[in-house]
Amino acid sequence: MKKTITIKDIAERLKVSVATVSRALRGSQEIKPETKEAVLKMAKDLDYHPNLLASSLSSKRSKIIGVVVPTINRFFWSNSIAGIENVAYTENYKVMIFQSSESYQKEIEIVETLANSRVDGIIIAFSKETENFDHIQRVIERDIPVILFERVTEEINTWKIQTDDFWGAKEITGHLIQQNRKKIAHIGGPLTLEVCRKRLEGYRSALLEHGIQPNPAWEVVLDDFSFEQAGEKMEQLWATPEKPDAIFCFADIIAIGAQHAALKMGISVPKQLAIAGFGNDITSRYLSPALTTMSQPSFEMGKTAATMLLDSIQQPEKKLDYKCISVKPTLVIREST
Amino acid sequence: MKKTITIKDIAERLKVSVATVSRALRGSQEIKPETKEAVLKMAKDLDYHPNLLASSLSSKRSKIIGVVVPTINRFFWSNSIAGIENVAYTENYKVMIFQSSESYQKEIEIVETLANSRVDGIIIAFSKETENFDHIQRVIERDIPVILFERVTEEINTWKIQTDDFWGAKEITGHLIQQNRKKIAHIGGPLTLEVCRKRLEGYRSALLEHGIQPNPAWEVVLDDFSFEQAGEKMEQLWATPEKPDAIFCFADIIAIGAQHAALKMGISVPKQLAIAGFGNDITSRYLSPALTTMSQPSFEMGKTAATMLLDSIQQPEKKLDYKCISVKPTLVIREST
DNA sequence: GTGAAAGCGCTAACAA
DNA sequence: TTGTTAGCGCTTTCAC
Repeated sequence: MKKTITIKDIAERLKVSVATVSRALRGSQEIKPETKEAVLKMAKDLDYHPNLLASSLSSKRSKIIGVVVPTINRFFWSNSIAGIENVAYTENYKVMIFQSSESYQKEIEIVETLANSRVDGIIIAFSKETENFDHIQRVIERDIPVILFERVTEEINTWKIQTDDFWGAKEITGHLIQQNRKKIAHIGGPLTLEVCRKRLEGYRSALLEHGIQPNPAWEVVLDDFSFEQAGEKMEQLWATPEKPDAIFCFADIIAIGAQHAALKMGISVPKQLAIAGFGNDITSRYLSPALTTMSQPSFEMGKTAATMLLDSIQQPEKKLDYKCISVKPTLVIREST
Repeated sequence: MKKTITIKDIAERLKVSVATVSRALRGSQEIKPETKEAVLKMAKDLDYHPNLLASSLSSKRSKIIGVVVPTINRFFWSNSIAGIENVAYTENYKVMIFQSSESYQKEIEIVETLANSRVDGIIIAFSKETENFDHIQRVIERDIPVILFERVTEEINTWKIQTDDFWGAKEITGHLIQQNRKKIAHIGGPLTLEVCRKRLEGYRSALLEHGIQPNPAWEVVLDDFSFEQAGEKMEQLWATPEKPDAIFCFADIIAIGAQHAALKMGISVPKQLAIAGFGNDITSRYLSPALTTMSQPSFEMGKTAATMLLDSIQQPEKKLDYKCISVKPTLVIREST
């Protein structure tokens, strides 16, 4: 085991103090250029590597932000993260990514770990199971800024950014109605999530506004974001006495599964059945028929979230003007409707 | 700003030493049950949270493993990470995920940060730009175990796990030949990557073995893993004097782009042109026609990588019997061939 | 500009 | 079983 080189080693060889070395390494102003150069050179010669733990421990800043998402396995989330990283890196922050796998328990653990690792801030999208938000409140009380991302809650008072789900759902349902569909079904997500409730409400609102009475048999809800379950629900809907002529799905992944099942059952899309999704996943336009959906600016949303977080880290006093940003998605009409 | 509670605070109120508190908190054997309980209770009452930085700094163990992938945005990578987390969590390790975004420079930075943050080990898949591996060698010399994952190199002597790309490419090309295709093209990835070279070689080997002479005009290479570029290459291939009757694509994402372009050009798949991918992305089976591909057990590979890493962390002396695991993918025949 | 010294919060010998 | 003590490697006053 090679001895690890520390600033002390550099200091000794250069016959200066560790304080000077520390300053030089961090590019402090109050240091003579020659000293600085000498330190930098010696650091290189000795193959010095700073210990970030020690540094964060004593400075109380880690230059790391933590991101918690339900899964990195879906386009919306991974692309949001890309947006977050994009701004974080320009400000020299590193991004630590964690996934809760839709588990409340794991989410709590992650948040705790993040806080205990003294990250400078957290951006979080709740798991589908999360109904209690004490773990977040505790973090905020520890003076770690938290941004709620997409899957938010009204119970916590902090910065938030989310899609205008009600509006978006209403918009795309309206589009279906304009296509002369009257029997519109909805496959939704778990109603623990505000997002899911909003989309359901938006869907209903569009129907009512056009004088269509929502049919409870056509409102089904998944507890799992999988292709398979979407397929099952599709079959279930098609088995209702009066078959629907359109389906608005909570998310593209659901729509893809539903459409696949529909085609398998010999249903013609969009002729017999129009299908719409939400999220504009990268693959949606490569389906046949290509999927009509609401496009969410996930990359931009990530950027905004990161900007908000860095602002709040850098100016803690701004704390009181919490902002809640709502982003309107845009309708992308393709072949499935 | 609330004062942060430390083990010292607990020690003072309980009139015991910090060492005792530290032991109790970590569930050490050599502690009287009553003391332990008292400490735990006091910790709870005071709302104590351990400072992981301080703990890692002094123990020289972080219980964190770092994972570096080119992108989390593709199924193979995100699913591998799921596998890694699966075993890491059972052993109480946390997983820090980083993406290099296919940038060599960013990869270097991440690896350096990881090492400087004293993670216990690293699992890495190289960026497409990475041709020099000094940054990895340096980490290994710092006694941090490194597992090379999927995108590996022969230049570094350490644990490795990867798909048997040569075999897989040969297998699926063989399948195309069996389907009576004689004019088989290949859309490959950047040849900086060993993975890409192996798949190209496997493709050629299959041809030669069946007495088919590879046609250089039908071997094209992308520098970018995008649907768009795949589409362009498809058009390019179709413009060759003698059009191919099959294409083996380096990855599903490429195949999806190529197939989309082909269908747009009015080419009938698989009648005029068979298309095969590699990786069995989650969406591949929802395409029409559904994609023939080689399935890689990404989740299992992630698990294996994590197991190897934890082994090497827990028994450093085992260092010398580096293992290189090669995993055979399996052919999944669908409608596109 | 630079140095001395006191931590940051925790762990781990070594004693007792 | 518990306490004492010396760090882990770095930052940051406060002097000079």
